Parts: sequence; structure tokens; C-alpha cells
Amino acid sequence: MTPPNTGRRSEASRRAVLTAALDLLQEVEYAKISIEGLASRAGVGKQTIYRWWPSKGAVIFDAFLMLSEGAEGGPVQLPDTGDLAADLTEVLRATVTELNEPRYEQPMRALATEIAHDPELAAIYAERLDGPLREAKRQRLRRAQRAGQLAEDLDLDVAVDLIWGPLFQRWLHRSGPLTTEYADRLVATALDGLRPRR
Amino acid sequence: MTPPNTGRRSEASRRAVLTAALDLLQEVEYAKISIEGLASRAGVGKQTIYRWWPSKGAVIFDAFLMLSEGAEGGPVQLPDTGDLAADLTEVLRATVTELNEPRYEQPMRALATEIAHDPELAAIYAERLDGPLREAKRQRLRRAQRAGQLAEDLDLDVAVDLIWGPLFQRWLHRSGPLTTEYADRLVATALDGLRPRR
Amino acid sequence: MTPPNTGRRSEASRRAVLTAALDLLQEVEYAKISIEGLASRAGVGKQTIYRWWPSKGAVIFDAFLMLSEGAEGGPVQLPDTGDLAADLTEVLRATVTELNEPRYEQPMRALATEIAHDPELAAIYAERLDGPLREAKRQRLRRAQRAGQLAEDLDLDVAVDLIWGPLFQRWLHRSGPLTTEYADRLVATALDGLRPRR
Amino acid sequence: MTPPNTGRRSEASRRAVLTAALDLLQEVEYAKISIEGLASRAGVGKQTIYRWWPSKGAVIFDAFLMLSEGAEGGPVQLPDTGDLAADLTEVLRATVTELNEPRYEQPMRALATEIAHDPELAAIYAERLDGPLREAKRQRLRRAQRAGQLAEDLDLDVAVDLIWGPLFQRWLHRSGPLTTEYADRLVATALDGLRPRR
DNA sequence: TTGTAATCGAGACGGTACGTCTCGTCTTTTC
DNA sequence: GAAAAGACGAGACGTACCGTCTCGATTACAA
Repeated sequence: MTPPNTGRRSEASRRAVLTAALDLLQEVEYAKISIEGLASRAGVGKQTIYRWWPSKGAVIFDAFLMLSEGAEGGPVQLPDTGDLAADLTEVLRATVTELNEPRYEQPMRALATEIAHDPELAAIYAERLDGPLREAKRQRLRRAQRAGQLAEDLDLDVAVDLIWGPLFQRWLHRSGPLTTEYADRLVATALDGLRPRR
Repeated sequence: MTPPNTGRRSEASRRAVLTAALDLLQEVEYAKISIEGLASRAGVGKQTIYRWWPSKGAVIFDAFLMLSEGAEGGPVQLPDTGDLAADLTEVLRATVTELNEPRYEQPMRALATEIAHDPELAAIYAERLDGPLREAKRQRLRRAQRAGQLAEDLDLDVAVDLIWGPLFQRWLHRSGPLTTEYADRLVATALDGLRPRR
Repeated sequence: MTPPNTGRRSEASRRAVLTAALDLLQEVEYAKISIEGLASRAGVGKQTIYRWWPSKGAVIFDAFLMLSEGAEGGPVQLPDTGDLAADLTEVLRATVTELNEPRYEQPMRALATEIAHDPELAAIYAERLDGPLREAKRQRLRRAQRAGQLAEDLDLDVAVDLIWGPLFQRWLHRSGPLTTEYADRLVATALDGLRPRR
Repeated sequence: MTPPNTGRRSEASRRAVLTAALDLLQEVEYAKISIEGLASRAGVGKQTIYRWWPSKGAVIFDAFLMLSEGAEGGPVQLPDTGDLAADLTEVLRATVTELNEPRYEQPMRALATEIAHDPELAAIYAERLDGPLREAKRQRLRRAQRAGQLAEDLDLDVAVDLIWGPLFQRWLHRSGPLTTEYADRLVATALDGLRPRR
């Protein structure tokens, strides 16, 4: 993200910009955020933003990165009580709650949009933000698979998509209410499949 | 979308604007389309656009509407050969092909973004564009359910999400390559579920 | 100065800009006047200025033009009591007083500078502002010449330069104090010449 | 001009800046010269300029000073053949030629402007650049006066203004073509005065 | 001979203003 | 009375410089 950086970048300014970005995202729609406003909110010259970030999206993205890297203590881990269905249901319910939180909604939609339109950003997102999380999901499933709780020939990537894809899709497109019941049903249906089990 | 229309609206101008919108979407990124440019491309006064549409998104949306309503002859219908897995695979493969077509990509991402940020538009989308399609999907599954090919207590809405959600999610977030193999595996996994079948 | 003007220019905005220009010139140095500040002072969009004037200098110039054309009732005329020396002395003394007035100084230096650097502006200045005044000077001298008070073969243009040139030069370059005594001596010396008169 | 200079200033940098200033004046309009560009052209840090000169005008001025002090070998002297009219005509013709030279025009207009707007610079100009020249002019006239060729009570300062003032005025304001004929007529008219000589 | 202190090139910083672009509104003219 | 044309006030865009600042790296005195 950040250019070569010959060694003299002001860390204070960097943090001020990223913090201001997160603050603004809480207040106004992503599209209405201007570099001008961002700079003035951060108490920073516009040039300082243009010097270090190629686009508004990149700033917002870096802000998310800072947030996530600050929050996370070590590698992410999904709960593992041995009961896969229960664990997944818990995680999805938490996700539902989070997605319904107003203060996260705007920033996350902004991020989703930015990723949808900028392949380069999408790649960084996949590596830095989604990557570790996805790996954690895959590992939880792998443990279940080894315990014989999942099909032996299961493609774990497809499995992850099958569980979380519908959730994000419904949230992003508002194709229906995002409730904990939906999360429950989603987990159950994904685990058992659409076909009847004798 | 279109206001009451008391009777004096110029159909020629309306079509010119919508056609120009579709043309521009092929050429440039959605975000770079301006009302100004749209009006001049359509050979129309700016006021004519502001008079009849509340936002840029609404224009683009109306353009999609015109496109889809023009294309469609009667109600949409999913293939039904009796072999559900084969039929779903065929449809998903077709969707994969379409999503990978460059000339559809920009407009569809634009639409997705617009829906993600504008709940009102999302509602109209759900009703006018996605609605009929979703109904067709549900009906195909219902027939399979009645034929005993799907679980009796299956929530068809969740089922639709389970099949198409991962696909759109992967496309929009570019979280992985969108291939026909992926479509195949998705259908199979959704039908059988993650758990092992004895 | 003003472009073709297809017929829809706002007279109110035009006057607001020119008035603001004159106001600002009283307050701050010409070089510190910005288009941005001018527009905001005039309560006008920047584009309105850029649309109708090619440069800051052109605006200031137009402002002077408005001023002079507003002030002047009919053609300018120099006093003619029959006593050329007395008349010229009176006029030059008045000029000295005016040039020493703080509220005229800044604008006039600004105008002089602008003319010095922009030949196009200089031409308009020569025609619209300086022209009528210079003609009045020439005419006063011509009457004196006809009355036998000036040399028959005198080049009136050179004569005008000889009387007013030193004054403006001394003012602009601050090469010495600009007093009424200087004006008196200048007139006398110009009329009699440097050579001794027997 | 130059600050106290405690003894450690780099002569190389000083010359580089002044030379760059003169070079740039040949290429672009004075107003378009920036400290930033000047520093980079001179291969010098901006701070080195800000450390040693108070303003852009001061740099340009110092550059002129360097130029003039380099050129001049000893005190300036006007020609003295005994024929005052001929001598003055020769000098004024030379001045006309010089003022018409494109490579001198920009820098000299820049200098004139700077002097017009900055009284402090005007004082230094009067002392360092114009002073010696003006003294030379006065001395030539004084010799003529002693020889009885000029009026006994003539104010030599006014006389100098009368001869050179119109010329610079006409050049700076472009109020008419600057030709050798004009120079000739100017000298003749100044010497004889406007009034008829019996 | 070695500090040590000021100067140097470089360039980031918070800012102001540039000249351009588009917004959404308003006004004029044409059909 | 809707339409095309386009001027208007507003304000963001990305760039250029402003004048200040900090950073090693020379560099030339004083110890």
C-alpha cells in the first residue's frame, strides 16, 4: 500500500489520517467523504494524503487494516467445543449481530464496494484481512473433517463459501432480514444439504 | 421509479437517457459517469434528467429495468429435465459465463454497489429485477421438493441463497476464480451438504 | 475583454466581481488578491470569474474601466485659462496629490504593473483609459501652439511625454520625493528647455 | 541584502542561485519563477535560499547586482565630445536599442515591477544600481552647464528626469513605439523646451 | 586531531491557491 | 409547459508552491 518510503514519513500524520477516516465513516456515507474533508479533519495537508496513498479507497482500506491489526491478539481462532453445528451457529450469530450494528455497517459496505471495484485492493484485502479469517474457518472445518464430522472428499473452500457466502450476500443486497434464526437455518441446511437424508 | 408522469413527458428523451446510460457503462467505470456527461451524451438538457430521476443510481437502475423488460418474453423459467443437479449445474455454469463477460461486468458491479448503498433502490431491485428470477428459482426447487428430491422441511429461501449466494459473493469480492468447476462443486456440495452421507 | 457572450451573462455577478475587486484593492496588496478570495468576497462561484475573464489582471482592469467610465461625464478636458504654464502646473499639482493619496496608490501601482507585463492589456489601457486623457492633453497643447505659445514644429506627443513622463517615472520608481515643487519645476523646465534662453 | 554572515556561507551555492535566477528570467516570466524551481535549478536546498534572502525579489535583485558589478570596470561615464546634443542622442539611442533587446526585456520589467512594489528594494536599487548611473548623467550635464551650454539655474535632477523619464515611461507602459527617432526628438525637445525660441 | 557547530542538499510537513470539473438550481429561449 | 441550452453558487478535485521543519552528510573552525 504505502510507497517506498525513504525513511522520513511522519507516523503521527499517518495515524491522524487513518483515525479521521474511521471517524468520518461513522458519520457520513463513504461516497461523501472527500480527501479535502479527510485532510482537514485529520489536521493534515492534502498533499500528505496524496503523497502516501494512491486513492481514497486505499486510505479507508489502510484504516481497516490498522483497526484489524490493532484488535487482533495473535492468530484468529474459531471456537471448537467439538460440536461443529453449535460452534458455527455461534459464530454466524455473532456475525449477524455485528453486521446489524449501525456503527460497523457504513464502513463495511464502503469496504465491500471498494473491493468490488478495485481488483488491486481486492487482492490486498484477500491477503491481509480476509486471508487469516478464512484460514481460521478452514482449519475449524478441517478439524471436524478429521473427526469424521464432515465428508472426506469435501472441498473446504467451497464449504466456507457455502456457509458464509449466503450471509454476506443477504446483508450486502438486503435481499431479506438478517436474523439469528436465519443464521441457525443456514448452518443446519449447509451441513445437511438440500437433499433428504434417509 | 418514474414519477407520476402527468402526460407530457417525452418518451424520446427518456429512451435517449437510458440508452446513453447503458452505453456509458460499457465505456467507463460507473463512478466516473456524471449527470453532465450523461445529459450531453443523450443530447438532452440536464434538467430533463433531474426532473424525472432522483439520482444517478436511479437512472442506471431504470436502464437495467428497460434492458431486462425488453429482453424477457413472458415469465422467467428455469430448465426442468427432472434431473435437479444437472439443471442447476447448467444454470450456474451459464451464470458463471455471464459474470465473466467483460461487457456485463462493469454494469453489474455498478448495480450491486448501488443496491448495497441505497435501501430504496434495493427494494425496487428486489421487486422488479431480482423478484421474478428468485421466484423462478424457488419454483424449480419446489417442484423437486414435491418430487421427493429435496428435504420436506427445506426452507426454499435459504436453499436459493445456499446455491446462488456463494457464487455472487465470490464474483463480487473476487475471493477466488469463478469457473464452471466451481459451479459444479457448489451444486454438488449444496445438495449433499457438508456432513458425510453414510 | 469580455468573451463573445452569447447573451446570457448575469450583470449582477459582473458588477459584484468588479466591485469586490476595487474593495479588495483598497485593503490588500494587489499580489495578495486571489481569485478564490475575490469570488468569495463577491459571493460568486470561481467558475463565473474564470468564465468571463482570462486573468486576475483582466478583472482588475475591468474594474478600473467601470470606475473611470462611471465617473466621467462626457469627454475629459484640461483647464484653459490662456496661461499655459499656470494650467499645466495646476494639473500636475493635482496629479501629484492624487498619486500621493494612499487609497489610490495600491490600485494604480497594480495597474501599472499589469500593463508592464501584459501587452494586450497595455493596448486596451492605451485605448480605453489613457487614450481620452492623452487626447485632452494633446488638445490643450495644440490650442497653446495655435496661440503661438509653443514652438510651431513641436511634436505634441513628445511634448506630452516630456511633461507627464518624468512625473510617473519618479512616482513608480520612487526615485525621489513627489512634491508640488517638483511639479512646478518640471513644468517650467519642460517649457523653457535645458538650454539657456538669452 | 545578505545577512550578517558569520563566516560559513557557501560561495558556490550563492553563485549557483544567482546564476539560476538569471537563467530562469530568460526563460520564463518573472511571476512564474518559484523559489522551489529556483532551488532545484540551482541544485540547492530551499532552505539555503530562505536562509540568505528575504524574498524572491531580493534574489533577483542580487542577481542583477552581480551582473552589473561584474560588467562594470570602474565608475560609469557618459561620453563627452563637447557636443551635448550629440552625446545625449548617442546614449539614448543605445538605451533604446538595449530596451528593445528581447533578452533584457523580461528581467528589466521584472526589476521595474519589483521596485514599484517594494520600497525597500527601491532604496537599494537607487543606491546600488541607479545611483552611479544617475550621478554620471548629472555630471555630464554639469560639465555642459559649466560650459554655458545649459541654463545656469537648471535643476540637474529635474533635467535628468526630463531626458530619461519619458523614455522609460514609454518603454514600460508601451505607450508608443520606442525608436531611435523618438530618442532624437526627445533630446532636441528637452534641450530647447516646448516654447518657441525667437 | 578531533570534536562540535553551522551549513548544506533533500524533502516531508500544514497550508493556500490554482484552474478544472461536476453538482443541483435557475433562467432564457424554442417548439 | 416541457425541452435544450447553459449560466449560476458551491465546493471537491489533484497540482504547485509557500515558508518551516527535520534529517544525515559535509565542512571548517577551535580545542
